[in-house]
Amino acid sequence: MSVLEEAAPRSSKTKKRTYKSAEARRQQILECALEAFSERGYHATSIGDICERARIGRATLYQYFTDKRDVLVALLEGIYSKVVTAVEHRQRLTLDRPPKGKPAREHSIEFMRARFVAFLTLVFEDEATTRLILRAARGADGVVDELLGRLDAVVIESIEQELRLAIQAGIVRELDVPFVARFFVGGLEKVVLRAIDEERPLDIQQIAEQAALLEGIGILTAT
Amino acid sequence: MSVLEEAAPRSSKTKKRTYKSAEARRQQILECALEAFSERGYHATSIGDICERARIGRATLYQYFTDKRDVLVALLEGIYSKVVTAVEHRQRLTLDRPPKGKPAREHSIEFMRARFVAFLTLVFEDEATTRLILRAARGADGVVDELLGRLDAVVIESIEQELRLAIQAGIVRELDVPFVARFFVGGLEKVVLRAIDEERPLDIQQIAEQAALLEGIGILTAT
Amino acid sequence: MSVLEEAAPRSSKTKKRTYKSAEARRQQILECALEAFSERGYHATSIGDICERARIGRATLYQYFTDKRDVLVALLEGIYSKVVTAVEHRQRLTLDRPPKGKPAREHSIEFMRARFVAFLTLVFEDEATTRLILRAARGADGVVDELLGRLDAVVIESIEQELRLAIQAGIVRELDVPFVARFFVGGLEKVVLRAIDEERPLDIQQIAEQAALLEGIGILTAT
Amino acid sequence: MSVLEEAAPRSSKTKKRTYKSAEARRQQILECALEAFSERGYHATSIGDICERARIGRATLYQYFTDKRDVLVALLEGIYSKVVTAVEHRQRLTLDRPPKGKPAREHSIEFMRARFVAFLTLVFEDEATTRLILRAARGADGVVDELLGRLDAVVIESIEQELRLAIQAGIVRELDVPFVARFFVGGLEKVVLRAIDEERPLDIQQIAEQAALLEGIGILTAT
DNA sequence: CATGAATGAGCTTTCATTCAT
DNA sequence: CATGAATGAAAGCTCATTCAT
Repeated sequence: MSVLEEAAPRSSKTKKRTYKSAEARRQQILECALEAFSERGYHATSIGDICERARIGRATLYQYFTDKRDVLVALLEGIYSKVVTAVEHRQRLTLDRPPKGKPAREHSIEFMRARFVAFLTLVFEDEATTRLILRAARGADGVVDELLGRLDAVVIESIEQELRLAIQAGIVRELDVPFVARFFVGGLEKVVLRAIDEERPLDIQQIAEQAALLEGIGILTAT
Repeated sequence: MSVLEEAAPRSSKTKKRTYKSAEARRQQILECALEAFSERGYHATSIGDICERARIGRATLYQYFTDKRDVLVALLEGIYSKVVTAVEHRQRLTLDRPPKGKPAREHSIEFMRARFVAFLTLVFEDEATTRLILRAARGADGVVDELLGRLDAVVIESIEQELRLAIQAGIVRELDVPFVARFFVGGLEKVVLRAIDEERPLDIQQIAEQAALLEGIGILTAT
Repeated sequence: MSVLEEAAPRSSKTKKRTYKSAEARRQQILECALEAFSERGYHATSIGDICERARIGRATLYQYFTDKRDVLVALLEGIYSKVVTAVEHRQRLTLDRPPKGKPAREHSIEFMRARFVAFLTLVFEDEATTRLILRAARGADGVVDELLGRLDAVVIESIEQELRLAIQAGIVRELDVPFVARFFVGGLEKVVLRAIDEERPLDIQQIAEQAALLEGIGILTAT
Repeated sequence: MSVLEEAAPRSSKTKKRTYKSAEARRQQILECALEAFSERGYHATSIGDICERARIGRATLYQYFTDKRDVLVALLEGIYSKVVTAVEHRQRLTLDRPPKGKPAREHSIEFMRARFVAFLTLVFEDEATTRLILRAARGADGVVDELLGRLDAVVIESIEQELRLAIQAGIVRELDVPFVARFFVGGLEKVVLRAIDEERPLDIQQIAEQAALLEGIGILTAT
């Protein structure tokens, strides 16, 4: 906030209206709301907080959104559709033959790692969004929870699909696909949350690598 | 609530005081608060909601708690200390030799299963508590989040310890212990949440069994 | 209040918003608060009382003042600065030579009278303000008491100054200036309070005259 | 408070009931109330404050007083009747002839001084009582204000009487007795208040001396 | 005589939201 | 397009006071 204030030093009572096209304004509000929600949580964020960041009057927000919740819903819908699009357009799952000399197992794990990277990149693209999904929006509202549920579902289903293909390909053993997919997502979320909570940058590569190994071969020593 | 009201149909405005010892009342309030929070979430629950359930005046609650937050904190502290106690007193980790005829691997997985059961039983004993920890209390407040963080830490550390022992015992391979422990917890939570959200009873046995297999040997087909 | 309501008879629940500029509204609230405080005392006055008088919603008041106390403080600060200004700009103390034929003593008393009139006019301009300062605001709050103390100090210091000048001019004898100034203010306040308490109009002229005589020559018979 | 707590170090949960005769208990409560009211003011003092000081449960107070206000009223009635008694029994006003060699004027002033001492001693006996009368009880309540008014009246009337006698005796000139009496009281109160507010001990002798001189001969230089 | 426990009544305060410009 | 001003509705909270023991 101090940064913002420095950026726009207002002489005592400067109230400069700014004008933007409807679409631009809407977008700007969403950005500010994302920031605010992710920093302080949905409940702790007031309409005023958002409007201050956007440098608009509180009433202005209501020309674009019916509701405080509506802002959050719009935000989540944006994320949702981005994820859906990404899932639909993602690379076909293709597992090439392992190059000679490299054991199949290692090759598979390398493949898993790549998939995990894809997943993490998709869902946890930027920190604010991650925070919003994993923390800020929780418990906001029934409708919101439902949306989060749908987002979860899309992501999990996408993993399920990959798992099924991999089973068909004989790379992955027979298993309870929904269970495993969900477990993966939960595990990754928890690991990601640690970084978030400790305000460390996400090291997607490292996480993916460790997760691939863990989920690829398990924790038991080879007999 | 409707049930309770039917159970005690009172003509219009009967207000009979009930008396309890301080400790009993405090406990009762905590129980009602747990119910309320877990059903509707922390924010959506008002002091009035809790007091209605407890059939007490709102002021009464304030004789036992300074704050709405204080109620939640008390609740979580109760859970926390219960978990800490349980962790400290839990069975020593002892892995007997596998009985003849049974492969070592299977024996280990069976062992893991038992550990998962212990974990799930401990943390997700009753549904209301689970809901509270995983959903209702999230984003309530800085202090609360910190408490939840500590709870998380205790649980994860306990798993880390078991992992380390198992590695020493040669049962589990060398791995990034904190990562794996956290991943486990996240995965289990997510799976548990599904049951919670769909309002199904938790089948701890089944979850533990699947998790043990998954995390024991991974998903890849044996080469 | 009844007058106002009769003046604007509205069928049951007419709630028309009225709009004012921020400054005007603020001022209006202060006026209503002054009325209310002075009539019923600070503690007995609720935010609701003030808002009813101002015909505004309770929340509106909070857009202009952070607090009930803040309203009182604003009121007192207004009075304070008015008094300070008045004290600074007041007539130079000039005592002309006594006209021939008129004894010096009488002339001095006449002068004192004029000063008392000035003082009383300044501080007890309107009844509501007087009530506020002398009764309503007492014991409201530490901050408020401090403000009242400052107000007192300004007034007393102003009298002290005049006394010192008069001593230099040889009109007033050597005396304990702070004591006398304070005694004057106390005496006048007490006398003014009687009028206030009995809800009689203040007769400033008469009070000033009597005070001038009393404090000019004392009560003892001339030897 | 810290002093009290040290005086009665209670081992964790010692709740020792103390028993007293009704009269003793009543008296004790009044003492504690006086302390509390005078320190923090009537409104800022809660029933709990008083009971804590008296080391009794809150409900106990209600066996002796119907009301919070009732406590204050009892307190003031005590003071009132003490003052009335004192006024009635006070020394007859006797002004001896001035000893030879001492001018009459000086003798009169010395007499006035003595009267002021009597007055100050009577009314401002102990600090707590003074505080209560001059500060703490103000604005508490209509009934209370009335009582304070009566107290005021008694005191002022007593002074009026003395003034009248002195006028008859030819010591004091003809003047508006009620005005002067009230002015005296006001002046003295204000001067006493300074000491109170600055938490300095009252120097009754000095105040009386200065007041006697001031009100005896006035401020003007002798012609 | 004493009090722990319970509470009604009422107040301040906060926000999301609306209205009129 | 933008917003200052206004507000309802509801929450949290406090305190003097009362009941049952």
